[in-house]
Parts: sequence; structure tokens; C-alpha cells
Amino acid sequence: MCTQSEPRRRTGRPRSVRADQAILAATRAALGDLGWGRLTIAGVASRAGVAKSTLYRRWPNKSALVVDAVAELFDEIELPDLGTLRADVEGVVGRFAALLERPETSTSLMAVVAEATRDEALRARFQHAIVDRQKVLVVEGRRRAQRRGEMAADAPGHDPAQEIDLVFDVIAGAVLHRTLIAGEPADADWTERFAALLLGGLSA
Amino acid sequence: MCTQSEPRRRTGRPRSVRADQAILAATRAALGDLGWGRLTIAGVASRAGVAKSTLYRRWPNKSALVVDAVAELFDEIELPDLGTLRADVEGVVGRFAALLERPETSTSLMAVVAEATRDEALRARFQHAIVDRQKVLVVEGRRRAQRRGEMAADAPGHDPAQEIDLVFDVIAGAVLHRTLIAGEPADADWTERFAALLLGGLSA
Amino acid sequence: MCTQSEPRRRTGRPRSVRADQAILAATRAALGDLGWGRLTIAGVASRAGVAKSTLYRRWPNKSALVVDAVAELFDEIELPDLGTLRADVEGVVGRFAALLERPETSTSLMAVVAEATRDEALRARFQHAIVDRQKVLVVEGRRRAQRRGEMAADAPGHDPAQEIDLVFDVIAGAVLHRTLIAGEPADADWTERFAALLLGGLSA
Amino acid sequence: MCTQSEPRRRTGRPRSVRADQAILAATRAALGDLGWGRLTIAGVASRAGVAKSTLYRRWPNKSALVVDAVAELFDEIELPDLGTLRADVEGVVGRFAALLERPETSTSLMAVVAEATRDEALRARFQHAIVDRQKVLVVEGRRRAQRRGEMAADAPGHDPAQEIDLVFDVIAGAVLHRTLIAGEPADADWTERFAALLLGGLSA
DNA sequence: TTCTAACCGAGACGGTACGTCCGGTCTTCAA
DNA sequence: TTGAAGACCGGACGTACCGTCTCGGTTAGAA
Repeated sequence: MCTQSEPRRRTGRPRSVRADQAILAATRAALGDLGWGRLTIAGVASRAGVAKSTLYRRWPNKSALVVDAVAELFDEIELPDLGTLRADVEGVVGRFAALLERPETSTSLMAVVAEATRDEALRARFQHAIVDRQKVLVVEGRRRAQRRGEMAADAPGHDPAQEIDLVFDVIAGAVLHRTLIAGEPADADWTERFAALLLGGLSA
Repeated sequence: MCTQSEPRRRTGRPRSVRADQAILAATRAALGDLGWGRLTIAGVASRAGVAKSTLYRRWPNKSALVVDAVAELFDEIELPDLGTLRADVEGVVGRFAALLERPETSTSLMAVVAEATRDEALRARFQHAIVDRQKVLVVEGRRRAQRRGEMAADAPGHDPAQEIDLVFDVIAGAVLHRTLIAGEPADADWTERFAALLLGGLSA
Repeated sequence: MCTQSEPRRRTGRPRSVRADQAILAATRAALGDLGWGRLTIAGVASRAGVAKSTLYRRWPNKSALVVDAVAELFDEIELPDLGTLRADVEGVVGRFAALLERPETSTSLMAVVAEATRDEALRARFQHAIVDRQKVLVVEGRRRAQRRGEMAADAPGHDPAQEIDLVFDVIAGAVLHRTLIAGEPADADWTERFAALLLGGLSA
Repeated sequence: MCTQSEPRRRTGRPRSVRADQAILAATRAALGDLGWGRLTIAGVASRAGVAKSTLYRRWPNKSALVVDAVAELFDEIELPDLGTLRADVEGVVGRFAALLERPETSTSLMAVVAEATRDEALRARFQHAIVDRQKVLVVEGRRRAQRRGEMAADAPGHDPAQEIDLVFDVIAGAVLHRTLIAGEPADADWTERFAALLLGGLSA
């Protein structure tokens, strides 16, 4: 959501919680049907059964709305412990790829990134709502692998942040490129070969 | 260019060659200044000192124009033989990163990808003008490494296309994610660590 | 006021009397500052230090509010006996002109008339609150003139209503046209010449 | 029309003359159907079969458009020589009243006056397009009456402008008040009595 | 005194029109 | 035929109000 961080006022009619959800759902539906380019604020409001002004009271523009609408999809990603590091990697790749293949995601993710290039506030919102939410999966997978003994524990004076970022860049970037730019599916075969490459690199 | 493949007519006033270049240059300048979202056709025409109709005679719409304008930037990438596979990998990563950090590239590349999600013709144009042009660098680098003996030669009945695609996804994807999505620079340190990871994976 | 004629309920918190006056005064102030076109209900409420709902509980819409706000100004007009018919005519012209030259009157009177063209209820309210209140001045002035012998008494079987209406149309219309449409001041000179013309016509 | 006074450029596609007329006609139709308050720019454009931007290229806002649309109606008023001053007066009163009783006129005239109170440019446009156009009728009627010997010729050193203005205020104002404010028809009977009053005043 | 109905402020709600902007097409004249 | 200029249609944008509504809280008069 957009303005929830503020210390909620207590006077006046409270904002409709149903409207929030209806708008976000309508946004995702519209993205799936029309894509980013054809998506219209008025159209979203209409789908949501809500006045345009109600929508603008919550989000300042199309980009911010879409970020929040898509962010909710990323909440769904979880990584159950699949027993081995290889399985965990393949699992997260599969889930991320599945997400990117949904029409509402693919069309909007890149458009938001493009907008964010010029809009610092949007970039921050995007980072917080989507990117950071993904990175925890890498952190968690790494912790498990260390617990299982598949990876060495962190050296005492060593910050693993750089390594995590790099692995995240490689995983997320590869899936992104495969599905959205190369336009090929990240199917089981590709996933397996990618995991082999990554694990080989990590163990070297 | 867009319509050059057609069999040029002979009658009437010939098209101004200067206009072509002026339009593409103006497009890149406008992308750098304004980003994809604020770029307007009329603005580009004005910068180029050209009428809108002159522009539309050459490109069917905004996306196609931007693809061609950006594609020219990718022509600049070349990969001189740096002596070792590791140096070649670091070289191509560095060049690609430098390209993505130019404002006219970063803002437009993702926007075009987003548009291409819904527009098959645009996707094809994008593939041909940008993606394929990059992939040859991987093919070339691989050939050199084999010549040097750093990589095994292709097995007789084995098609290396899959392997090339995967490596391309990893390289391009990682740089893309690092620079545009994570918003961090792909500096020398990151590049070195990435190359180590990739080469480790390849040799495993 | 608007809803005062109804048989006041007895229970519950009574309406604030101060609010009534504050709203009407704020309306006149806003009319003077902004004119009819820029006047907003929310703005009036804010000036009056009152909530919008408090305002809507009393008046059904903008037009009705403005009619009542302006009507109070017309209550101020009185016609002291100035000794002669000519002086009385000049007196009423002067007072009416002074009223029309106040910014809150000039801007709103015509706008209300325009609205009333389409709204029968508003027209009735306007007639009662403003027009009729003016006409009595003509009636009173005529009675005085007859008493003084400046005009002949009414013939027994003759209804003077038509004559009164006509004179009212001429006086009010001429001042209105002079000040609001021609945009010229109804100064002493014009008033004198107008009175001469009217009295000439009446005595003929 | 609005921008005709400028020295017409010669490059580019010329403005559609049909659009001008279609827009003005649609405005009058909409005024008649809906009145000033409900009239919508988009609605006018739609009636005229024209894009909104085409309309805004010609008129800056609703008021200016309506002034021009109504002004054309005033062009229709002419005063054929009816033989006597009395007949001429009754004639012009009748025509003016007929104009004010048309729904597109009555609803918009006062609204424009209201707007003009705050907008000097609009006031000037209104003066030129409507008020001045009416006043010539008084000038012309007066000239005829002098030619017929019904009125004395102008004294050599005397400027008749003041007298003309006054008579214009009385005629136009009375009809206006009768029809729009009092809301009574300016029928033959009223017209006759008004003419008698005015002519009595003029000859006195 | 307590109850209670109507009030009050604040502000969100569904609507609707505004005036601006831009995309892509068409029309004119000149080169 | 191309080019420059600019009007054309269409339609989304984000803003501003309207008149209604829903909150929590207040304030008399009735019980």
C-alpha cells in the first residue's frame, strides 16, 4: 500500500479497505488483459467499481499503482525446504519463472523498471516492494545450505552481503533474461542446466 | 533503419539522408534527457529540425523508432581478443555495463521490452536489432577459448546452441539485473567476482 | 433562510444560529473575492469555519445559498420620503445602483438569474427573496406621489398592477443594463437624465 | 469568431471552416436543450462531430465559446423602416424580446454577464460582439425619426451619445427585466404601453 | 442524571467536467 | 514525391468540485 506508513488520522470517514483490495485486483486483471501500455486509470477504477478520485487519493500515478499491485504477487513466493541446495535453487528459479510468465507480471515489471530510471521515489518503492522481498529467498536458501553442510559457514570477519547480492543478480537476472528478453520459457531442462552452472560456480 | 529493405522507388524527390541520422540522434538525446515516458514524437521531430510526417514516413511508431535508435549503440560493442577467457568475459561484461549505464539506454531498453510483451512485430525487431547482435559476442568468445584450449571442442553430434544461450542468459541477465533492477554499478570488483563464478561453473 | 418555515423538531441538539450567519457572511465574502464562477461550497464552509455537511443541512445547493446570501443585501434598501416624486425616483435608482456595484451582488445576481432559467424552484425563491422585495418600493413611491397630488389617484375600476410592473421593469431594467451590461456607472448625471425621461413619460 | 483578426499564416493545413460553423451551431443547440449550467464542452464537440482539441484550438473556454455562439443570433436583428418612430420602437422591442425568449439566449446571456464581471477580456468580447451590435439599432432609429421630423435634429455643439446610451439602457433594460427577471412575456400589450411611456418621455 | 436524537468537524465516496497533452493521420503549399 | 507546418480525431491524463456518506465526538432537552 501507499500511505499506510503515516500515523493514521482519526477524524473523518475512514478509507474503505475494500476499495484498496478491489483496486489492486482490478489493476492486475487489467494488466493481464491489456498490458501496461493499454492500461488506463479510468479503466482500472471502472473495473474496481470505484471512482477515479478514490484511486488517486491512494496512488499518485499509474506506475506507483502498478508497483503495489504487482508487489502483492511476489508475496506469494515461498521456498519450502526441498532437502538439497540444488533442489532449492531449482525451486526458486521455477517459482520466479512462473511468476514472470503470468501476463500481468511480464508486461508491467519492465515498464516499471523503465519508469523508475527517472523517478527516484518510484525506484525506492520498487526496491522495497519487490526486489528486497525476493532477496530474502537467497538469504534463506544459503542459510539452509550452510546448516546442511553443503556450504561453508561464514568466516568470522567476513560480510556475506556481497556474495548474496551476486548470487541474486545471477539467479534473478538469468530468469529475467530468459523469459522476458530472449522470450524463451524457463522450462525444467533449462532450469536444470542453469542450476548445474550456478552450483558449479559456487563450489569452485 | 526501418524501411530500407524495400526496393527503392526512383521517381520524385529522394529522401533526405541527413534526416535519418538527425532523427535517430535526436531520439537518443531525448531519451537521455527525458526518458521513455516523457519522450514525445513531436519533441524528437523538433529536436531533429524535421516535420512529424517525415519521421512517420520512416518509422511506424514510437517503439520502433526507439529500437532503431538504441540498436545503433549496440553496434559499438566489439570484443577484441584479450588473451584469456577470463579477460574476455570481464571485457564483455564491462562493455555491456557501460552501455546500460548510459541514460538513453537504461531508460528505453526496459520500456521497449515491456512494449514488446504485447507486440509481436516489435519483439522480432528488438530480437534482431539488439539481442542477436549481443549473442555473437558469446559465440565469438567461446570460439576463441576453444582455439586457446581453455574449453573443450564441441563434441561431434552435439549442438552447442543451448549452452551458448544459457551463458548468454547468465551474462546479460546478471549485468541487467545489477545495473537496472538492483540499481548498483557493475564495477570492476563485481565484474571480477561474477567472472570467477561463471568460469567456475563452466569448468565444473 | 431556507428551512425555517418547517415546524421545528424539538429533540436533539439544536442547530447553531451562529453557523447560519457565518455561512451567509462567508458566502458574500467569497462572492466578492472570487465571483460566482470560482466560488466553491468547500471554500465557503472553510471561510465560515464550518463543515460542508453543516452547510448542506441548511441549503440544498450553491444557487439557493447564494440567493439567500444576496437577498439579505436587498433588505437594506429603504426609501425615505424625499419630498417629491422626482427625488424619490432618483433615490431608489441611486440605492439600487449602489447595490449592484457591490462586487458580491453584481457577480451573483446574473448567475442566479441564469440558473433560474432552468430551475423553477430557484426562480420562485429568487422572485420572492429579491424581485418582490424591490417592487414594493415602486408601489410605495407611487402611493406617496398620489398623496402629494403629483399623480392622479387610481380610477375606481382600474387595476394599477400593470402600470406598476411596467414602471418597475423600466427602473430596475435600466439600472441593471447600465451597470452590469453596458458596464457604465449609474452616476448622478445619468440618474438625473433617466428620472427626467421617466417622469416625462409618466406625465404624458 | 475568435482569432480571425491575426494575419493568417499560410503554412500548414488550414482550419476547417465547416468545423467553426458546426461548433457554433452545436453550442446553440446544446444551450437550448441543456442550458448554460449543463452545457459541456465535450458534449458540444460531440454534437458538432468534432474533437475536443479542435474546439479548444479556437476558443479558450466555455464562456468565450458561448459569447460567439450567441452573438451570431444578434446579427439577425434588423430594423426595417416601419414608417413611424412608435412603430420602430415597438418593432425593436418585439425583436429583442423574441430573441430573449429563445431558450439558447435566455439561459446563456445572463451567465455570460456573470462571468464577465470578473473577466475583463470576456467583458470586452461581450461588449463588442453583442452590446455594440444592438446599440446601432437605436442610432439608426433615431436618425430615421430625425429625417421624418419626429425628433429635432442634433444641436451643432451637442453630442448625442449620452442620449443614445440612455435610451438604449431603457429599451434593452426594460425588455431584459420583463422577460428574464420578472419572467413575464413582453407581449403586444406590454410593448405598446412601454413604447407610449418612452415616447412620452422623449417628447417631454 | 442519564439517555438520546440531532447536531458538529472532518474527510472519504461515486460522479462528472475540466483543460492539457500526445499519438498517429491528413491536408495544404513549396521545393 | 518529399518536406515543413500544422490542423484533424481520438482518448488518457491528473485536478477540481459537487452533493452524499460515514465516522467519532458533542450538546441540548426529555425522561
